[in-house]
Amino acid sequence: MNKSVVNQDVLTPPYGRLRVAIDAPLAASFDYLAPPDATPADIGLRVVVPFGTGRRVGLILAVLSLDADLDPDAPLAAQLKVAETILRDLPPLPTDWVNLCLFAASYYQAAPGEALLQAIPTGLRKPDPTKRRALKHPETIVGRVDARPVLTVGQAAVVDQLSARLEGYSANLLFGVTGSGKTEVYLRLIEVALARDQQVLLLVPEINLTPLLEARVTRRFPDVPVVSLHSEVTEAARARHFAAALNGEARIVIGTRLAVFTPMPELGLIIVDEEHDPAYKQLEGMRYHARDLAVWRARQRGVPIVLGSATPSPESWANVQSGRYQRLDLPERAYADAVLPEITLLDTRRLTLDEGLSATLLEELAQGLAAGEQSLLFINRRGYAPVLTCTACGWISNCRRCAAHRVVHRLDRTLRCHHCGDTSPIPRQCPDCGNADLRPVGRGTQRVEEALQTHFPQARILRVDRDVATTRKQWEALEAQISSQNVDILVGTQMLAKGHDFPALTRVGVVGADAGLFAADWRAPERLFAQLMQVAGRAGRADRPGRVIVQTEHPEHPLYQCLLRHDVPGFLTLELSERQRAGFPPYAAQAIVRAEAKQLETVLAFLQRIRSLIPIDQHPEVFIYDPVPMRMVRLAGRERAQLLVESPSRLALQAFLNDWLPRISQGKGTTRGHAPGGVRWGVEVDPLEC
DNA sequence: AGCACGCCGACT
DNA sequence: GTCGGCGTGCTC
Repeated sequence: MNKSVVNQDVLTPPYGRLRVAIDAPLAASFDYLAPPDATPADIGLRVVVPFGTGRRVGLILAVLSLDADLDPDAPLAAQLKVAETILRDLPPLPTDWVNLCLFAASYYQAAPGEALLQAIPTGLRKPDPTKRRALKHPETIVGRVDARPVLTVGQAAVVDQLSARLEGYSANLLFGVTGSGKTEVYLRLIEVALARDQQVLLLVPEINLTPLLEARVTRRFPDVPVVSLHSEVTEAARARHFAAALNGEARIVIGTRLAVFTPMPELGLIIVDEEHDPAYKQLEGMRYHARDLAVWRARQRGVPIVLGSATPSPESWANVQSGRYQRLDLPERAYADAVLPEITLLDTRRLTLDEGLSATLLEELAQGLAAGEQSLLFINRRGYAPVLTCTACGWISNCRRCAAHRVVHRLDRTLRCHHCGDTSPIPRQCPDCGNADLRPVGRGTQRVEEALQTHFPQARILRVDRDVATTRKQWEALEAQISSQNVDILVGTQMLAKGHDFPALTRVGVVGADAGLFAADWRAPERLFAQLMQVAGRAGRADRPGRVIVQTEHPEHPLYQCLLRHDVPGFLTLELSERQRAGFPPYAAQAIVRAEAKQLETVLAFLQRIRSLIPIDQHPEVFIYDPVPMRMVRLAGRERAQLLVESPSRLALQAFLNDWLPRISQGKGTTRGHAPGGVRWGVEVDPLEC
């Protein structure tokens, strides 16, 4: 029996012992002597406790009588420190919330305390009362009110089906092309849930998308308290919003992946928008997947979940095929007379290109200019050129600290590593041979922007990538500029694929997408397909037909053929059959141990050693691969390698990890840490990259 | 993970 | 002669 499980037994006084979860990658819990005001009703409250040399805010998992504790491993009463203060500014965190965090901890191999406390905003985790956030009411947004639009036939059918399923758990994949009006379906379902006095959790993949959705939700439900939770909400506001969700004041919570951990006692509906988006995967600390946890949470709470996407993840598609999810289609675009954009694959193998641009694409852009319509050129590579080389000796602009090239940035005349950030001025001559003729090879957004400016000197060209839109404010300013139609041609990365609709946009060009077809990462095609579908869907909204030109040297590739026909199911079927053949997820469960140190040999030796820590015949269903260097071996001066573990059974993989990982950390309960030779290591369950 | 203790190099 | 490097050990 896991001793961190919440004990709800009614106990007889005195309640001498508090079992407390602490934010440390250590034991499941720590015991303290209870202050006199403790009662069994305090389970789920925060408590200030002395810990090591300092003080921490922990979470009360159980209130036990001092010596009635039957746990033989429990520390003796004499060894216990006294808990300082039980914090009563918030209601107790509910059992289902605690269980969600504990499930996440066990599934993703984190310490229970780590999972529980990371789910509480830092503003509510300060031991010092003056630094703790005073809780006020969340701010309410007042604005104009949106009327409900008339639903299309498709929307109405889907809303009807889903409305009938709002009682009890159901997992629903809402599959609808860009512009089919998924958001309106969400709003109708929210309306039904609100009418039933239920709270609604709405997850979005990116911060960029929250203000847009928040505005739409508050305009539709002007009297309903809505709060947002994501990393750009200030510490104080996050504490307020968390508290408002917990005490039931907030009825709708909109947020990014971290919001999946919002306590919501009256939760009645979960919506995950753009469910395929890899941004739902947390890549630091406990590496959870918010969509997967949301599904678990919905089942635990017995409430429906709606996963929306125009390009569902193969994982979710497989869940539809196995009957675990119900599929609902929104086939048509919301505007009756709008049609799907016409996609052309332009074979560039025999063409002479000008800075990567074909005459056909340039002509298309010229037509757009003449018609006074907006065009978008998608190139998923920022900077001027991905590499600088010496024409005489072959020197290339490698990063000193990473196994990667440094990228030429024209505007500030620098070479920049996109992985570690290392930046220095572009050398005037070759550092090796002194030759002055250095050549930028390949193209990024800056170079394409420059080329277009030369071609169309009269055009208003705007580049949108992470270099010009670093903050959300900058991005919003750019969006406003685009929407005001002061821009003729947009050049940009995947940033442009999301956010506001650009109504004047009728033409989309795609350049340099082929790289995603044959990448070593087997998930690259699915990401590319989703991006291309999304960016193609930007063309021709409202009543203007859109035109999309994809420049490629592989027009026959199945991915492009599916794109051409807007055949998402076809693509997913292909992708899944390949995964099944190769034994990849979702037909296998994976976990990965990654390690890094100054020397690659040290890392590989460490991985080889931990690989032998467990007799493989004890886990016949689990396969452990050989340690291999990571695709990008060196990052910021450290050499990295990894060990992949795979099993056809999730359960078998979990059992294996529970047996294996404690051996690595010598029973200390840590699933990441330090090893001799300066090795740092950590585990990831269900990695998105391996 | 923090944080303290603990023994070996280049600085006020 | 000290500030500080990070190795290792502990947290109820």
